[in-house]
Order: sequence, then C-alpha cells, then structure tokens
Amino acid sequence: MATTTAARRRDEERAAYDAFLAACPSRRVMDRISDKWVGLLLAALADGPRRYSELGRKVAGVSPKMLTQTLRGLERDGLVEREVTAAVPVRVDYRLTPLGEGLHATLLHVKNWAEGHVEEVLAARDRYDGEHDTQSG
Amino acid sequence: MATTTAARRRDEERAAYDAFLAACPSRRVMDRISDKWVGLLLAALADGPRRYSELGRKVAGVSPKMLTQTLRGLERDGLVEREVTAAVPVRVDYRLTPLGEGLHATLLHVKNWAEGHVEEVLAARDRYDGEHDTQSG
DNA sequence: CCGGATCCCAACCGATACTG
DNA sequence: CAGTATCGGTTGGGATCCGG
Repeated sequence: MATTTAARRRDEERAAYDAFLAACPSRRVMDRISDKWVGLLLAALADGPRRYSELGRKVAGVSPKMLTQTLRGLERDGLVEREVTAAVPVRVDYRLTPLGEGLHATLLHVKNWAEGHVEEVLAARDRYDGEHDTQSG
Repeated sequence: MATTTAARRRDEERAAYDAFLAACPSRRVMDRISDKWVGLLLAALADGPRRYSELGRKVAGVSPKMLTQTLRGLERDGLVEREVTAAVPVRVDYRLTPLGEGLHATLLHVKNWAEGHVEEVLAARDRYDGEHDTQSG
C-alpha cells in the first residue's frame, strides 16, 4: 500500500541521518557537553587537580554514581587523567589533560556569550510570554 | 536522631546548588544547546530563512512534534523569528535573529574545536578501551 | 500546509546500600 | 576514601491522530 511508503522513506532518512550524526565530530562533542555534569566538573578541575571527594563536595548536588560515571567518560575521551596513590586510605586525583583544558576554554567561550546575552534572552522570553498569553485568557 | 542531619544537610546543599544553577546564565544556554535538535536547526537556518516543511526535510530525522517544540523554544528565547503568510495553504517561515546568529557563531566555535580534536578523542577512547579491556577477559 | 494533543517507551538521573 | 550494583522516579522523544 501507498501509505507505508512515507513511513518507510522517513525511516530510511532517519537511518541515513543517524549514520551522518554518528560520524559528525561536533555532534559527539555536543553530546559530551550536553551531559549535565561535564561542564561543572570541567570547571571544578580548571584550577588544578582534585580528589574524588573534593569534587563531590565542590559540585555539591552530585551522587557518587554520577560523579564516577561522568569522570569515567571524561577519562575515556582523554579529557581528564586519573592518578591513583596506593596509600592506606586509597587516594585518587583527577586533573585536566591539555585536551580537557582546550575543551574547557571552548566552554568558557560559550559561557562568556551566555553571560553577555542572557538579558536579551530573558527579555525576549518575557515579551513572548506576554504576547502569547501564558494561559489566562 | 543524628543520622538525619547528614541527609538534611545534603538536601540543603542541593537546594542552594539548584538555586545557584537556576541563576547561572551559562547553565541556561547549556540547557538550550543540549537540546537534541537546537544545533541542527540553527545550522539549517544559518544560510537564510526556511519554511517549516523545508526544515523538516533538511534535518530529516525530526518528528513534527519536536520540530515545532524546538522552534517554539527558540522563538521564545528570541533566537528565531516566525513569520506567517496567510495564503491559502498557510505559509510559515523561520529565520535567525541577530541573537540567534550570535549563538550559532558560538556553536560554530565549538564545532570548530570538535573537528580539530576529534581524532585525539577517538584515539584516547581507543586506547582506553584497549587498556581497560572492554570485556574479553 | 502548519501544528497541537495524546499515548508510550527508553534513557537518564538520584537515593540507597554495600564492597575493597 | 573510592567505587559499584540496584531500584524507582522523572523526563524527553517518537508515532499517530486530529484541528485550523
């Protein structure tokens, strides 16, 4: 039947698109920085190495699970380095690699833009909510 | 009892932290660009205005729902403008505002970094998977 | 042609409890 | 101190159907 054709075609397009996205470098970086904790961790590590628990305290709201998981992802991508000191209570430090510092710098760029334009965004949002009437009428 | 204290304190910390995040400009921008389709849409609109269905075709994998939803969010934040032409079949064009162009430029910066360093990331990932032995034994 | 409403599944994230 | 395993709540995204 003809009706299946459109769905089929959309499906193929999506498959091709997915493949395209998987190969796209900027997409991968986007996915990384989209992560809820990555930006915070990078910022927390920006001014020097930190211990696991230090990071936990510095970002405050993070659970051990997410802390470990995020750190692992970062380490896997070569953005942070993990150094284990086999003392009596084990000690583990994390620090940014040059690559990680580069990403952090880029993120700072974004942050910079954000701080410079957040007022405009907020104003636009306000205007929009006013014009489009959130719900009252 | 004393055991509740720690939980209490964690809770308070988290609340304060959440408040901090809510007020943080870069966080809001992060949240926006974290969105799965925002980057693509911005890119699709970079070289001029587009119709709704054009966008749908250009990003290929997107559903009508997400297309509208994303566009609305962008419009609300003053990043794109929506222009309705009341013809027989309604026609709607979207285009970047100066603000939207600014964000796109910033994103291009990120993209640029990504393309320049994706090889290193991939290499690191490969090394990590080799050293840490994905599962083989 | 544009887009809103609904249902549903999958992924993510947090809290807790436990190990080395 | 550093990390792992599991469970449950919450959210986001896709498919589909319906209205302007």
